[in-house]
Amino acid sequence: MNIGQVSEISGLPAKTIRYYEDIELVTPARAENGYRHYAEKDVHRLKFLQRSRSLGFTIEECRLLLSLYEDKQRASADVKAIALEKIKEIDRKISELKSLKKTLSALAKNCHGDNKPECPIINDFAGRVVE
Amino acid sequence: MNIGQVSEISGLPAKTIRYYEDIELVTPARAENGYRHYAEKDVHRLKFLQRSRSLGFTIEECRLLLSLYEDKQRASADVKAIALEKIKEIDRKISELKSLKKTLSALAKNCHGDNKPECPIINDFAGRVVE
DNA sequence: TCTTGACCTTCCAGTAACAGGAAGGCGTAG
DNA sequence: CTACGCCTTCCTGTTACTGGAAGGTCAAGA
Repeated sequence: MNIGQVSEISGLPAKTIRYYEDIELVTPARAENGYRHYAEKDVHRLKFLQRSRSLGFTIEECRLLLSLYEDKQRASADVKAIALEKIKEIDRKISELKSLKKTLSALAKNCHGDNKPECPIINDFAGRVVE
Repeated sequence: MNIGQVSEISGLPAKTIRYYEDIELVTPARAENGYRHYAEKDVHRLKFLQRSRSLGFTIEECRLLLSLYEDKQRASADVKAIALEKIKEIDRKISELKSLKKTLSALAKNCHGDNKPECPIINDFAGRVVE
């Protein structure tokens, strides 16, 4: 299969697929004319990458997951540990975003939002204490 | 003031302060020896940047906010609109993260996490239907 | 006076994960 | 023969810095 079809099937842009080759994640064979030729196994790897990336794993994490994917002896505990760590990371990000939201919401609530210049949001950014 | 003291006061690394000069956010005067010399106004701008960046605004948003900060005629509505938009953005990110977490948690829950190779997480990534 | 150490300067490279675009080869249908 | 779509490589740009090298400046101490 050529890159166009693989792109369709995997849901990854051709640009991304070429990039994955660059960083040695999926290295297809080459046809005589220089075109990339993807075997079934390559397509599986690309689909795997599409799914794992979409779930928030970094490229390096995906590289590790791919090696576990292809290691028929791996312990499921190893995979689960990575997933749980990622869940923790997601939780941290959510907390941080919630905290930001809380602060911004409080500021926005105090701001009249009219055509006058007085603005508690700007005041806060400027380090002025709200009186 | 030299960059070191300004760094202390603003809570921004010297590297970052130099970078902000590079992108023309805060352009201090220069002493005869070539050292950057920061006036009060510059320090205010840097503090403003520290605070607005820490609340999740991008550099370009901060640039806009700074111009509003220094425009004594601005309408508070303009500032509030930016804050509300940012809150929406944060909400979108939170939703996305929650969705990721949900998917990952479901996969992790189904995974025994033992020393056997069978792993529902890997199976999902590989596109295998769970039976 | 010399040296040491802290502080300052500029410049270059790297980060994450691609996306956009230019210039040009290949393949097939009309 | 040409047009068009698909393919190739290569270079640049994105975001917001961070790390590090090479070297100038300044004040204090021996």
